[in-house]
Amino acid sequence: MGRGKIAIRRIDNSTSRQVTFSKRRNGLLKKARELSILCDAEVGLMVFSSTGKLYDYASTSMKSVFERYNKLKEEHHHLMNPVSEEKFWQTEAASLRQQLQYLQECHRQLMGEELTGLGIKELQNLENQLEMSLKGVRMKKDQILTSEIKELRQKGNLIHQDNVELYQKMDQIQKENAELQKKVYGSRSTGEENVASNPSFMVRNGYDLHAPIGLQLSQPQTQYSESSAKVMKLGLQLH
Amino acid sequence: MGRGKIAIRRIDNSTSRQVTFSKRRNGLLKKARELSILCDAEVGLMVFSSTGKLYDYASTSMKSVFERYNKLKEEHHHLMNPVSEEKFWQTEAASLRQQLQYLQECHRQLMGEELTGLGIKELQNLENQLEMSLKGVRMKKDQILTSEIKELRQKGNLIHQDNVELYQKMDQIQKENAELQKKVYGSRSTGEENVASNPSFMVRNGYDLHAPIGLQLSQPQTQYSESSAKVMKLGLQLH
DNA sequence: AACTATTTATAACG
DNA sequence: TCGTTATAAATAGTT
Repeated sequence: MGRGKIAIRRIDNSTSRQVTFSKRRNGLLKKARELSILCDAEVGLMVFSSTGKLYDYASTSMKSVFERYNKLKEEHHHLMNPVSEEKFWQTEAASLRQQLQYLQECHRQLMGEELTGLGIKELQNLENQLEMSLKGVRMKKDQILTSEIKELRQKGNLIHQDNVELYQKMDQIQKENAELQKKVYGSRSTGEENVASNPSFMVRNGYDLHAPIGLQLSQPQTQYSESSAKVMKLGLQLH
Repeated sequence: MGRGKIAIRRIDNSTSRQVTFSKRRNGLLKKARELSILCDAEVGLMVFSSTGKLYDYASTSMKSVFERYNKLKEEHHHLMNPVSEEKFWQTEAASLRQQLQYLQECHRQLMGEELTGLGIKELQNLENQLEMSLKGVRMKKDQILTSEIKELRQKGNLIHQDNVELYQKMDQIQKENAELQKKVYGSRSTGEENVASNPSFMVRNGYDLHAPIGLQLSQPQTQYSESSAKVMKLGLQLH
């Protein structure tokens, strides 16, 4: 129930998983509350985020809900008895260890290790999976690199354009200076005008203005207002 | 979200309260399930109807959720209890869970999922690893296929040799038959000898004896074990 | 239990 | 996390 429909399976993107968790958690808590009020039911809800944070709701108190639950399930001794507690954690650890072992084996196979014992079919599946993975990784890499290049090219173009404008302005100022100097020619000579009519500067100016700069490749695609803002700032500093 | 809006307060009419309870309970359970799947959260939900009936959902197990809840709340008595054993197992489980989580992330990346958030360098490393793995897997596969082919070729050759010998024997027997037939020529004629001296059989025999059989090819292009198996079966039927 | 007119929840985006 | 909006989903009232 949003802009698009989603399948109910783990959300890959961790950011949107987090966002969705936050929203749906709130929705769930709200609905639990509403149910208990509307239909005077006793409700207990516990949610642990993948980072281990707890969010809970209990219409009465969690303890009360627990006790009622345990009484109904006839196993509340289980939860209080230290011996059973220890056993619980032991089996928990065993189960986790088993999962870990399985995953480790998968992992080794995906790393190209420990392939003995696999049949042709399994090896073929593994190969297909690795090819898929490789494809995905390369696509992602390409995507990042391409967008980076695009951004750089845009920035370069903007900066070059700035430079062209600056050189034009300087050209004009130089011309003005030359005329002013002509007007006061021979009357007197101050250091200030000398700076403006510096010959080496003239040469650099003329050169840069007409030669192409490596950065202004292909099509200019103005898209990022952020980067243009940065370039503008640079331009202002130059002024 | 219905024909009309309702205030969140106890529904007076007992029938519609019951109906609403039924509908909203299902909705709540569904959403709890979805949250746990979408965001891999651990969720526990208990609902008691006003008549005392229990409806519950736990993504893992209610016991596990309980334990986790209690531990986080640090409520329960087991802090002062001399149950260091239990604590040991708890930390063991926590550690294992952490390892599992880390491995799962690695695994997902190796499967080409969950690549968002990785930098270029990390992606490059992943790509290299996947290429290495692929190489290893392919080598292993080639090795298996090659040895299989070798074995098949040997078997094929043996069978062919057998065939050659059989044909030679048959040739000899035919000659003997021919001579015997010559000796009794014109005396009488039974159906049994006719079968052995069948001219078309003679031709087939002579042909097969000297022409090469498909199996003993020079280049090892035999890749389809299935078809080779069929040929082998055919060869055996000839015996 | 089905059917819908509506309200809610929420996915995608900023 | 918060805000917005288009759309999917839930459900209140009704049959």
